[in-house]
Amino acid sequence: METIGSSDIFSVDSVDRATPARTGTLRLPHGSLPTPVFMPVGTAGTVKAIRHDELSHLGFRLILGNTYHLYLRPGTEVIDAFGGLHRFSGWPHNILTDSGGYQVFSLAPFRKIEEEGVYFRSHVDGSSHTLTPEKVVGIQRILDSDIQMALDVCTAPGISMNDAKLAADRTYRWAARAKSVWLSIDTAYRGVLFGIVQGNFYRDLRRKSVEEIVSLELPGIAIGGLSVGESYDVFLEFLSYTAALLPAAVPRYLMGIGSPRYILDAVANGIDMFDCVFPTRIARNGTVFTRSGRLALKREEYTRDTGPIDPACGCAACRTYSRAYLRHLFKAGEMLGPMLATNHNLFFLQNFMEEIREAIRRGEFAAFRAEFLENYPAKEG
RNA sequence: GGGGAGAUUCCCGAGCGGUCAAAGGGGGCAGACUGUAAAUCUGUUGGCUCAGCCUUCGAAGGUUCGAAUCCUUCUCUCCCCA
Repeated sequence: METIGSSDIFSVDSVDRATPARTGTLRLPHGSLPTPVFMPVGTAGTVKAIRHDELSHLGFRLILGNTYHLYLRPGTEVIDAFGGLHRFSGWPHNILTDSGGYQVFSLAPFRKIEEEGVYFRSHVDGSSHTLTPEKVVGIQRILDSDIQMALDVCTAPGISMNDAKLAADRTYRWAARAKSVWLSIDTAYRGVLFGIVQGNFYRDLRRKSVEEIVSLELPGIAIGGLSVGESYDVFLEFLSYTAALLPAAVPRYLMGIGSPRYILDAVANGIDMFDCVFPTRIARNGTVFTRSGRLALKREEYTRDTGPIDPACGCAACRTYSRAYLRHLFKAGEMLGPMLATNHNLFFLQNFMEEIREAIRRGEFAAFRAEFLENYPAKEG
């Protein structure tokens, strides 16, 4: 059973009866918002295929940006000239910026990791750069991030325990360095720093990483290095194991998940925040969420389908457009297709999150989850 | 009327005697995608009783052990001159 707790930026408002699931409030420089929350990813300062005002209209109050990508393009000088990413991009609500740790991982062929930091070649123009934990905090301060992530070392499943330990240990040292720079930032800046737990798929390392990151007493803690290619069972095992070790008072952020089943698992393990490119990416590629599973709009069977994606959905796409028309847009390569599908998937998730919060407040999250999964295909995340 | 170029698997387009059911695009179909190098990527795309066989490269004949590839005639396109 969970306990109610609070920190400067976060308070737990209610806890589920049968699971560690909880609702809370995140109080950030650009406004408060309820948790559990799904955060759409806007790597380059834009959630692809949707306008900021639409995102806001859908109810999103916290989106992601990416330090690595924005540092390379347009460059921190440009964003600094605007006084931060909010003004540069026209997004008035909160922004969480990922540190670039994931890019160090996903753009592996272009980099070298050492104790000082990461040396890498730009994937844009091949130029050489260095990212250190300190520098990344400085960049995120210029971006005016409401939540900063410490630079970490993300690892893939299958590496040795020794390699995993080196990565987790370094992640801790880097977080400590990030913290000391963050603490020295000018007082005009009110953004907070989150640390990231690593440890790959070794329980002892996960436990040690949690202990170390927790000892830094940062405003929030993220679980990193999950959903990086491991099986669902392994994901679930390490999610449960790691989440149970986290303190109750701080917001818990599971990085990189965003499909219905994974979200339910995260929430059931007491996670408060998560982000993912999945909903927006599959939307651009023609796949949308429904209560009964994913629907691939490009499929031949929808050629003459006069119905909406989901008759029960109230999103802009479902209110006006047929599956046949959406299919046509995708087959014709029209940009309205990705736009409408993105709108639908984000509407779906926002609605899903509200239902989840409501179920937790009633103390009936477990039943809600079971009911939802009853109609959801077993093979789908 | 004279001269020239060409007709290839759904489309465009390689091939120019065997290793060709035929490169590469496109289109079609299917799949993948989970802290975004992604409006991307992968597979597949003649038929079958499928490690083999059958049909296929404008049509019909012919040369050859063997032809989409060479020869003859025909049909049709396109370009130039009149």
